[in-house]
Amino acid sequence: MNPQVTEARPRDREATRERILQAARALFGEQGYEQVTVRMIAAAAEANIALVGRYFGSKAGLFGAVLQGEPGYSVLFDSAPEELPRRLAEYAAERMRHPPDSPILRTLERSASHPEVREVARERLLTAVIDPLEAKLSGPDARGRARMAAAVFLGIGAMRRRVGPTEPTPADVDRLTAVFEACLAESFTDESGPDLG
Amino acid sequence: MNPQVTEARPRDREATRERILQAARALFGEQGYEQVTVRMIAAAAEANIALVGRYFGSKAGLFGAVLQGEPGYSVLFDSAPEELPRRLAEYAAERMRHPPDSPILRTLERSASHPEVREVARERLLTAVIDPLEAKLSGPDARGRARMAAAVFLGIGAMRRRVGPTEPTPADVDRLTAVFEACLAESFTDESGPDLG
DNA sequence: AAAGCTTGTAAACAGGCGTATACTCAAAAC
DNA sequence: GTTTTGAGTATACGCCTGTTTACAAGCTTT
Repeated sequence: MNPQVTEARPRDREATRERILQAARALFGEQGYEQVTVRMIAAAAEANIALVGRYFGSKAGLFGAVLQGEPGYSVLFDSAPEELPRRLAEYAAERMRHPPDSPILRTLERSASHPEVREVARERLLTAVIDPLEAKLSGPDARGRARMAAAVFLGIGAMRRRVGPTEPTPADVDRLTAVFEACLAESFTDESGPDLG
Repeated sequence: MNPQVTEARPRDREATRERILQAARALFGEQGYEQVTVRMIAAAAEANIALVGRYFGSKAGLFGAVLQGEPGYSVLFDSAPEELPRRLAEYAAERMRHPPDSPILRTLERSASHPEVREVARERLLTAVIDPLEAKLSGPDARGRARMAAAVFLGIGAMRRRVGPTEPTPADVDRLTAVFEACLAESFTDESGPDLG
C-alpha cells in the first residue's frame, strides 16, 4: 500500500554513472570481463541497461574506465630494496586470504582471452606493475626479475581462484618472502652465496 | 572440374571422434574453454557440428574428455628431492618460451571463470599437480609448499599469456630454481640456513 | 537385392549477448 | 503555465552461442 514500492531515486547523472562504475569494478574484479554481462552490471547498479551505453559508450569502454580508476601499486613498491620482498610477500599473502577491494591484477588476470580487452590488459600490467617494479630494481636484468615477481602475483591470484582462499600462516609469509627474494635477487650464478661446490 | 571438390573422407567413427578431440585439445589449450566455440572445433576437425554433441554429449563433456586424455605430471615430479627445484625450473622456463603441446595447466589456467568447468578444473589441478607434488615432499606443511610451487607455474603461464613469450636465459633458469627451492623448502624460520643474525 | 543400423549433414531451435531506438516523465527555463 | 531539456525506461534489433531435430548416405547383415 506504499505509494512508492521502490524508493524513488532522484535523477542524478553523475551519481548514476558512479553507481554503474562501482558495480562494474566489483563485478569485473570478481568474475572477469567476459563473464560479466552489461545486464548484470546494470542490475547491480540499479540502473537501466541503456545507460551503460550512454555513459560509457560500450562494455569495453566501461572496462577501460574501471581500469583508469584503479590506484596502482606505487605505494607497494615504494620500499627500501631490502624491505621490498617482505612487503610484496605480505601483500601476496593478503591476496591468498581474500580478493582485494580494488584489484587491477585481479581484473586483468581474469580477462585474458577476450581480444578486445587483451591489449589494454597487457598495457595496464606493464605500466602499473612491471615497469614501476623494474624501475625500483638495480643491477642486471631488472626487467626479467620484475616479470618473475609479477608472475608470482598472478600465480597466487590464479591459485586462490582455482582452489579457494587460504588463510596464510606466518610460515607462508616467510616462504613468500624467500620466493620474492629469489625473484628479485640480482644473480644466482656468480654470487658468493652458499654454493654447493 | 574435379568431380569431388573436397576429398571424400571414409566413414570412421573412431577417427572422427579423435579428430574432434585433438582439435578441441589444441583450441582449448590455446584459447580456453569459453573463448572456443563448438563451431570452431568442428571446423578445425573438419567435422559436422552435430557430431560433437553425438560423440561427447556437450561442450563440457568434450572438455572433460580432453582433460582425461592429458598425461599428467608424475614424470616431472619423479626426481630426487634435491633435483626437483631445477627440474621444475626447467619445465617452467620451457613454459616461458612457448605453450606446451599437451598442457593441463594451460588448459586449466585459461578456463577459470566458466562455472560449468570450474569444478572439474579445480579437481584436475589438485589431483594432477598439487596432490602428487605434495606426496613427494616430506616435512611440515607439504600441502602449502606444493600449492605455492603450483602457483608459480600458473603465474608463469599467465605472464606469458599476458605479455607474450620470452626466451628464457640461463639466469632465468637459475632464478626459477631458487624460486622453487624457496617454495619447497621445509621452513624459513627455524632452519639453520644463512641467517642474518 | 533389400532391410536395418550407423555415420555424416543441413537447418533450425531457444536463449543470451552487446547495442540501438523510440519513448516517458521529472525538472529546469522562459 | 507552457516549453524545452535530458535522465531514465522499455523494447527490439542483429548476432552468436550450445544444442537438437529431421534427413541423406553409406556399410553390414540377411
